[in-house]
Amino acid sequence: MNELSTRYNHKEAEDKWYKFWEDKGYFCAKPNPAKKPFCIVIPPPNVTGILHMGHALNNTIQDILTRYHRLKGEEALWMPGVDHAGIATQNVVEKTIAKEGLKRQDLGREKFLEKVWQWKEEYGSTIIRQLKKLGASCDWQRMRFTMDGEYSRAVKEVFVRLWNKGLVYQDDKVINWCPRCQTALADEEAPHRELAGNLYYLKYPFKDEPEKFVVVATTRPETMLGDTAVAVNPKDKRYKKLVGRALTLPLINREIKIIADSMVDMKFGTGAVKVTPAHDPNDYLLGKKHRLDFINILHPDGRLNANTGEYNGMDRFEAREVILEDLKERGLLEKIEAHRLSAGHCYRCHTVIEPYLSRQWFVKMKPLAKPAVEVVRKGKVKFHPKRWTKVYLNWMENIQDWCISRQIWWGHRIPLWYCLDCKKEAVAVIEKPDACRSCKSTNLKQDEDVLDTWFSSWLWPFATFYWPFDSRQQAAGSRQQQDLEYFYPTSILVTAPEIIFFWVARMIMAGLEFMKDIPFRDVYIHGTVRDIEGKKMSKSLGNIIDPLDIINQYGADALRFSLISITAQGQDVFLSKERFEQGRNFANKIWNASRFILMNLEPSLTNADLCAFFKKEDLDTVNRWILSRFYSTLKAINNYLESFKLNEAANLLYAFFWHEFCDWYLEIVKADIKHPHNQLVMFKVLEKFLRLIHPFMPFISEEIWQKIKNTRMQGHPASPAGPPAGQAGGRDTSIMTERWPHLEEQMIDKKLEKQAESIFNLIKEIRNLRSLISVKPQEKVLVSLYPHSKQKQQLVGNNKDLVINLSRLEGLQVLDKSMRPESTISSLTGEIDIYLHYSGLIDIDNVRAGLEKKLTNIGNLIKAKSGRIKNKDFLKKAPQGVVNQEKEALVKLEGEIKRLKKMADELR
RNA sequence: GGGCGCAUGGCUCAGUUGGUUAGAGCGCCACACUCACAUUGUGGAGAUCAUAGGUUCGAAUCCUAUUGCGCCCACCA
Repeated sequence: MNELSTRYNHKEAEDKWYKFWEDKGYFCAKPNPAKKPFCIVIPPPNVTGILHMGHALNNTIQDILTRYHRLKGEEALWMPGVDHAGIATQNVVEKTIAKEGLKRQDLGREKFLEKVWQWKEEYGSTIIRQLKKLGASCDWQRMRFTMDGEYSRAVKEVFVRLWNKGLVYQDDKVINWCPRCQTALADEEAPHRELAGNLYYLKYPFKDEPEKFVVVATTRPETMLGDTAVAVNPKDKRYKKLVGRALTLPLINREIKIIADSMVDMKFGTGAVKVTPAHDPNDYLLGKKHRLDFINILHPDGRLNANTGEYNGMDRFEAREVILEDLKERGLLEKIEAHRLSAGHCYRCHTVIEPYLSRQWFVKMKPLAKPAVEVVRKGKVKFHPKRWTKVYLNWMENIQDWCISRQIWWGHRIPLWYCLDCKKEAVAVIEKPDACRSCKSTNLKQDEDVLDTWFSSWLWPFATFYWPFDSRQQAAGSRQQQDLEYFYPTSILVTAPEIIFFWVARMIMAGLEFMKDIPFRDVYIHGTVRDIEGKKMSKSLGNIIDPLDIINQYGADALRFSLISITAQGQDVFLSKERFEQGRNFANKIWNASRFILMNLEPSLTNADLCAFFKKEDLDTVNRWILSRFYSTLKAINNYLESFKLNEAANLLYAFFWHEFCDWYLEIVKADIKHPHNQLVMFKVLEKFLRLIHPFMPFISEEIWQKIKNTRMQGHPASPAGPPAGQAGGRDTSIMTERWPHLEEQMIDKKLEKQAESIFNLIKEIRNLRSLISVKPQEKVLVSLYPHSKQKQQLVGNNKDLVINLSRLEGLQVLDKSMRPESTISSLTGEIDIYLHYSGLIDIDNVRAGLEKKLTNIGNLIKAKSGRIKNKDFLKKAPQGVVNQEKEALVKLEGEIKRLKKMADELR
């Protein structure tokens, strides 16, 4: 270890150890009845995906949990996979063929799909490679893709089951239509965004009195071409008499009637609303109710169609301008008001969606939602943080039917077959039927549409295990079935809030419907990664921090640690590049401390010595102290990890290792580094710490652990647990196959920790005095102490050398009475009076200023405390412990201020 | 229009069930590379915990209202 660099080189370590883990199969999990199962299914990234900070955070959390449970001795499976992402992927491939001047229609369905598969083979594993860079310990042999054969079977099976249950139906409805992607979208896929727009007031003349008008207000004037009525509120006095009268729809001169409906808001616009039943969900309802005509005015690509006469072929937004011009010319545009409106946008291409009347397939959701509400209500599935429960329940209780058909090609084609001869109703079957059931015709045709991508993702927690197990798969099936039985329900799902409706809710419904059990017990919802100004990271804003850059520059461990340490449970994460220095510095600190320890480890010490069982009583104070602190820390870490407070765990590990183990413990034992106790304990604490930090920083922990193994352990692990069964030790062993340290409660000694703290405070005070009169760091000084009590006197006596070393003294004198020696400055705030001897001139003003400050501070405290203690209610109502605490504190403070005042007098 | 989250030192955030002198990282100031680490060490400065009420012996923490920022949901043309 001597020859090792003073800096940790992450580039060398990371790829090497990742390959090692993968080659040895350490990520693989299989059912083991002797072990508790732990399972996470990855939120499958899109096959088009490129790792961004959101992924980095999401997957770091999952990896920490997986590695933690693996170390705990559970059979931990992190199931990896990729989502075929129908619309997104089709868009990407369409763009690539567009470079050759081709549209997908030019190629035809089959050829185009070939292209998509080609694209997938070539680029589809990018994100997987990137996840490996991050250190993700997924069982890659179980890699799944939502378009895999078996997976597709599961999707079809589910469709057929729902069909047979009568939960799938076809209907004409006004749905969200993306004119760019040219497909229907579910409501969740068309989020509303605010837009700056206008409210246009249009005049519709009466048929029999063309010089008079009804004025309607609209934000989408082009839709007037599809109007089939004007509606008013029946209570509206302004219009009461006009109900039933006929108007002439301008530009295309269609006769439309004025109808009355209570749905109309009298206060909005003019109180009269144009009704476009084919292009507005509300108008659609009105149309149904009042038996109006439904006139579709759009081509699928957003251009106006033949129903619009001379506007046929114009783009919708272009048409808007022309129509407004034409209306203006005719004097039919009354006014234009600025108006903020919100409109649905395609979640894949951000195009403004059009409400569009079309025939689509839907799933009835109410029956599926009911049990899914129950399990969350009853706490069988728990959200972390809790507040998401309400969001989930609220959505589930108001759930709408799910539009599942998509007019794209890349995806699971709907397994519905139509007979082209008898044209009786469709059959839903997994395999293409040989012949029509009614007329025996073989002239069958499959539905052209594919299913919503989320219609496959919602099966993820069990379809990844090859569910359903049919006879064809029997041979392999029995093993796969065991897998599913062992790992399902999975343990925890880790995801972002925007996915709750798309995915989490639907997985719960699917799990209950098809597996008769919940898919996971816990749902961890983490925050969104934002830039330092709180903006979402996005390409268009140019504020992206690329995780791969960070890995390259600072290391994967640094990325992981920094991300986690600032991710408070469920809060958004604000990032700047500098944040990652913290993780890098920590890795370097771990590296150098390890280097120091290995460099100083006595070669004659045998492995048996290092692994020896020792009694607490045999050890000296410092070693007992650090062990107590280690186990105190472990106890807290265990609690934090079990309650998913990963940031707290990370920060505690940081503080323990850096500020206690390095800053105090190693500095102390340095003086007597060859002492067997020190040798033993520094080694043990380091080795155990590495296991604790491993889930957070897998690479550096392995790198150092391997160095330890090679130099010290020769294949005999230092852990008392010994090597896992089947492991011969030696070359193959890894920190990954070690065990999480066992919590040795008896090693925790809070009294000792307090004592150590008071010695450290003493040292800090002395250092402070040194700096107050600018004593150079290398200069040694003489100090006299007066401990107020026997215990403190003893404590000081026992730790004399330690104090001398760490505060660089030439001598330490313990006084037997309270008096200030000549030529000293003092600190009198603790239970030990401290006098620092000086020679020559010192800056007395500096000392005086420090003293003044202390005096005011303590004065204020005394005021507050004596006020409290004089308060009768406090004495009566506060718990006795608190009262005593306050009284003792006050006595102490009064003593302090007395001594300080005396000192201030002497300084004058 | 409903719902949620957040307001704590210059910046980014912690702060468990209300209870000593409110913590950390970064930044800042001073000093220090003979001793594992300058991606370091030592010491220091810096906060009336958004505002106003209330509950309580006691509030950063609980309640109410207000202000500001962010997010989600909703059919207001």
